[in-house]
Amino acid sequence: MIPYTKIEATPLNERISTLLKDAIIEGQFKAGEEISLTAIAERYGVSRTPVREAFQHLAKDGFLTLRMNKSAIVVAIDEHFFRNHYEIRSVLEAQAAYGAAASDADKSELVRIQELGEKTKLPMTLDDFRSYNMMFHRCIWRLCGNERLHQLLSDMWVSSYSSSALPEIHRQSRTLNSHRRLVNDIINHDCDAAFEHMKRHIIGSLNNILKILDEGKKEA
Amino acid sequence: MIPYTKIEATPLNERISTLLKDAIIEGQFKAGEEISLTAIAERYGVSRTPVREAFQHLAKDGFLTLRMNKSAIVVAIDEHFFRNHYEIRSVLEAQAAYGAAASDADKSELVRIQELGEKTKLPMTLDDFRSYNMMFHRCIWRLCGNERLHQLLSDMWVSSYSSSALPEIHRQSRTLNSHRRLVNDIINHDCDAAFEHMKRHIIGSLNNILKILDEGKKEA
DNA sequence: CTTTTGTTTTTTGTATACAATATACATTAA
DNA sequence: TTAATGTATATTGTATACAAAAAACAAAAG
Repeated sequence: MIPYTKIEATPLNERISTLLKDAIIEGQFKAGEEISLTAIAERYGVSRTPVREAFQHLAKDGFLTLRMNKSAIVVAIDEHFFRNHYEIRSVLEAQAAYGAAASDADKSELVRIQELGEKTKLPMTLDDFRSYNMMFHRCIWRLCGNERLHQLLSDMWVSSYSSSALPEIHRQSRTLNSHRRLVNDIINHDCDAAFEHMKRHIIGSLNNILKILDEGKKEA
Repeated sequence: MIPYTKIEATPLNERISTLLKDAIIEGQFKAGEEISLTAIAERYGVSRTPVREAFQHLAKDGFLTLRMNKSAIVVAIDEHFFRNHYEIRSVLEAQAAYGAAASDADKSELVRIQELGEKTKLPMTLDDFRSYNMMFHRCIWRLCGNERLHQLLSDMWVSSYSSSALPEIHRQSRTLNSHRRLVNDIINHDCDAAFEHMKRHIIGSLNNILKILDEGKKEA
């Protein structure tokens, strides 16, 4: 049998979702700006149907507000947004870490990912760091044994912002330390420690983002 | 000016969502059963478009699994489902309670709702209990100040199962006690207590459901 | 009989058409 | 002028039409 790689055509609604979500996070829309189905459909050269579906996904993920018979409103990606977003993410990630620590599944991949991060010379490139960070968290989501929790955290992940805010070297090493401690908690089945450490870790990310947001404000 | 009540036509996708969600929770579909867009559309006498939207909502809420170019699969509403569902709900509700306790908003409505529950003679009718219970939790969601958290918890609420499992009088009084304690925590700004108490409260609900599921299994 | 290949049927993904609601503008009355 | 009403226009909600993929089935080759 000849090996093959599955050619998967991602459905249009997903592709539009991703594009729009990134655009919103990157601030390509003004806060509170109204966007219409038809406008977006024309912009991306597709029909309104998949765009409408994408709108509903984005609304469920908290990036748009839908109004009956009216155009959608783009949520403001500001301090308030990040506070709410990370408040939720902190407890969900914490619970995932708890579940991973409680699980008897094979945890060698988590160790492997961490080793990969440890042996990379600092400062990593932005792409490398993003990739490592994402792999680390995703591995914990898998290990937690709660597929729904995995799905929720996946939907909450905002690739563009989450780590573009981590340029400095000591921040990267702080993350590595934090992750190292989590690996220990999870391997030693210390659920409560994993929960607390992960919660603090995520709140740390929030504080970092808030700091950067604040600096951005002072410049302007 | 003559007072009026807004006539709001709920969009079809929402109505279909609710109907299907209830049907799934009530076990009207077999676990793992395949359901097709066209079948459901015909069954409810609507076109495929709103049904398709409803499917995507239900998939995001964890009640269906969608496969590209194939029919959807109904998730099994079993012990595994409830464990995962309540694991998530417990931390989210706990965080909401935390936020409500931290908030400086007016909390008189929560007190009012609790008084309403306290003064009703036990055992309440199922409808009364459901209504009180829902009002109580919803009020905390509002008070927590995190609209996104509010939305997530709303989507997770499964009206049919959550309280149909509460027929006995001492269970109702246990819930009332639990709620009374939460009201105190929240009014006294005791965030950590509110978090822990709410977490335990929700896990209590889970255990109750698991017990009932177990009894049902023995009968069969 | 089993496996493979080709054809038909069904079902989904996307585009378009139509109906209902909301917005913008113009017209009229005060 | 200002407020109110009517009409035109645009946008959304829903239904239908068409294209592509999957499933079911039949026929042919081994």
